[in-house]
Amino acid sequence: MQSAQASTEEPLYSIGAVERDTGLTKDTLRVWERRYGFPTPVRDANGERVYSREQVAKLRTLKRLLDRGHRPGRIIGRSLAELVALADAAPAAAPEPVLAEAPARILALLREHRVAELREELGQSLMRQGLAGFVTETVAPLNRAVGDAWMRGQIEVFEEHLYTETMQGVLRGAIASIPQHGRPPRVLLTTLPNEQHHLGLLMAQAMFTLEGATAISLGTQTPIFDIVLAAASHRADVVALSFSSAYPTVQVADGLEELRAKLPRAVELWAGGTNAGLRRRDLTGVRICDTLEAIAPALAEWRAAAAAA
Amino acid sequence: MQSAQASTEEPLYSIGAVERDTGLTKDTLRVWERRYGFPTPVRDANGERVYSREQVAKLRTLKRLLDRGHRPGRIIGRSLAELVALADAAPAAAPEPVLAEAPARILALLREHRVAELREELGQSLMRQGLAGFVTETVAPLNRAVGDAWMRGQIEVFEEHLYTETMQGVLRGAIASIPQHGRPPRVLLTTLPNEQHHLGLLMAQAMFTLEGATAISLGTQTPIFDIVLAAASHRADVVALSFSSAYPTVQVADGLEELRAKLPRAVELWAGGTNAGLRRRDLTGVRICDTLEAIAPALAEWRAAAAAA
DNA sequence: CGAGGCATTTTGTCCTGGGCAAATCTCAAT
DNA sequence: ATTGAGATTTGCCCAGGACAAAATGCCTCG
Repeated sequence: MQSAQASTEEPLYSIGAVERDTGLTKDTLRVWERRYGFPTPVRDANGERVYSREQVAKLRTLKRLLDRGHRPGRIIGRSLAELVALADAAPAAAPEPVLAEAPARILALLREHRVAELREELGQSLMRQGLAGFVTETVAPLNRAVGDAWMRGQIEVFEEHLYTETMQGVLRGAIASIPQHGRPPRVLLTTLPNEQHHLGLLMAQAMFTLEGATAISLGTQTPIFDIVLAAASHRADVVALSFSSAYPTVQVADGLEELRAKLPRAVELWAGGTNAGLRRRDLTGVRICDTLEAIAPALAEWRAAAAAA
Repeated sequence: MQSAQASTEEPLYSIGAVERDTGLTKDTLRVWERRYGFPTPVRDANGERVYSREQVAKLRTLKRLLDRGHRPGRIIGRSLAELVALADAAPAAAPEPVLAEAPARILALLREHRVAELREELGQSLMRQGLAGFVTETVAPLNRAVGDAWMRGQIEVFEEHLYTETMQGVLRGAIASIPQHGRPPRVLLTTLPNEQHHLGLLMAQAMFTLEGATAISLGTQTPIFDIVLAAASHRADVVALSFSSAYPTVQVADGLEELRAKLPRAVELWAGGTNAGLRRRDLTGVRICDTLEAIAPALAEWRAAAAAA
């Protein structure tokens, strides 16, 4: 049943479809309409919102800009063309970062969708540098570079997904190939809820495992209550959390404090990652590992203390 | 500031958390409360719903029964024990009363937190059965078993995390060891936003790769628009999506329809997973792979068609 | 007794318009 | 420069009503 002028056949979207498509919740879509006068969906016979293709496109672009730190009130009035221009513009005065040779080559492969070569190149870097060198000198700069490129709009979402997925495969493969001795300390690795970034966790796991510690990873997003349970069940000596820069800065300290309070005294709490919140408040009872290189000395310290006791 | 009896401190869930955990939308949760008197969340200082662990467990079980065709009004009044009995009773064609020997042993290891042995046992099953057999006869039943145990509250969240993480390592290792020939079809694998389950995707990737296809995984949660972009960039012949039972049933058909409309005709769209929504509406232009075993014949068909053209 | 068509119930999604806390911004003061 | 208080922005949640699609029950007719 097409209407008489269905020839133009504009695809129309219900509010649920727009939610799926843009990642903006129904609540947000309604509240924007009320507050900012955009979007302006027409209504169907039943009074329900019907969004046009253009508006969905603009909403999608808006969502991307929000993810990069823009605020809706500031940009929602602009035209789609302006928004696209904004997305392309480099944010503020961030100079094009200079990359070492290998990371630059790898980034180029990612941009050109050469999956097999990308994986190959990563594998070669790994063999050349060893896992520790690979993690600190290739993976960490690459993560930065991919993140930067994403902020600049130079990289599509799916390219970033592909990067994460590929790197995850390489890192996991490397970690699995390290012989496990079951030596102390027993380190429980995870992230708090809403922290989805998996690569930081894997890098840390690699460093811990390389140093001969017994690393047990729960993956991302473990509720605090369950971290405490897990630490007890696995008789963990150390609980290590990773915080990416995408994680809300304020929640870092709160989460660590709460976890610290609920963990037994004897269990140490270590935190690391690129999040700025790790360097703010002084967190008593939490060891901050600013860089991946800080993991080895921290482990050495722990072992010295354990030997003394 | 802990309350006097903070030691018991049950974890509490907001309505948004319950939505994520159970796959029941906020609207549904509120309307059930209004109509059936269940769930009965307490309210926090701000008047917002706070759900207990037990109620979330019951809601999860209810969701599972709904997926099997039960209706909420008929079963919502029963106790969790009754619901579990109902879930166990006659799941039609698949009684599966006794877990095969290996999966049972593996589940026991998980419950006892013997990580090293768990990984070892999984590795041995893999070697014994080969990857295809491992995926269909060990991983798939194990996923079920873990899901069931979780639904009944027999397994902690962190145990489920550990299972997922460990299995992910094993599967990725196995996939990486398959030689890649770059043969067609080129298959792009991912899930839609809000679908976080990674194991289904990895199992599918294993099957595709085993059959000699070129599988490119974007990991989970790729927006529809970006799937379309990725399919073009990677010149995909097939886009394959995975839907776990936690994904809102109704959105399955909608999401697939929308993606189908935006993908070029020449690109096939395949979908699989445990979600009940895959068996509901007739989805034109989408190939449903009910089981992992269905992937091989589907590939064979595609190749036959490609050869004919 | 079975099949098909129609009425009724069930169920999930969408609606409006309001409220609140957390995040962010602004700007003065140290 | 940094900090801190106040103002603003923003997303999520609430209540309770309405409606359409799906499922079920009922009734008639062959």
